[in-house]
Amino acid sequence: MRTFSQEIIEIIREIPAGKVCSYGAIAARAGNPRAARQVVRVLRACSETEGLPWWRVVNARGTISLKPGQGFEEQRDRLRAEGVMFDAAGRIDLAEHRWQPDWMEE
DNA sequence: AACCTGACTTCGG
DNA sequence: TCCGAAGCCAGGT
Repeated sequence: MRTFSQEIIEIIREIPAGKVCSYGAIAARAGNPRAARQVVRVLRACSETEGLPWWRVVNARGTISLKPGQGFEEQRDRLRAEGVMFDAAGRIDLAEHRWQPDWMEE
């Protein structure tokens, strides 16, 4: 069977350039809306080896969770390179860049 | 089978 | 809107 983590990996692979998705939304699509932290584990464990577009994953507020000097700059630059804009507070306009906003409709 | 880990999320003040 | 505390979870040890 496919593990929850494997589902997460596949979902992240589907995020198109210029779009972003939150940890929670990915977890929700993988089957458990409360397993956002598991998405973090997956990224830490295999964003490199699996060649995932890890920079397209941000937190629910539309900001980068990585800390300066710890990957923040790289993620910001990679997103900018795909046309994602940040406001003065460092927030991404989710209304425009969130991937498949219809997922979470209830 | 507990215990630990986190790049999270939600809620209350 | 911002901040801290408290939830929450799957996989590795």
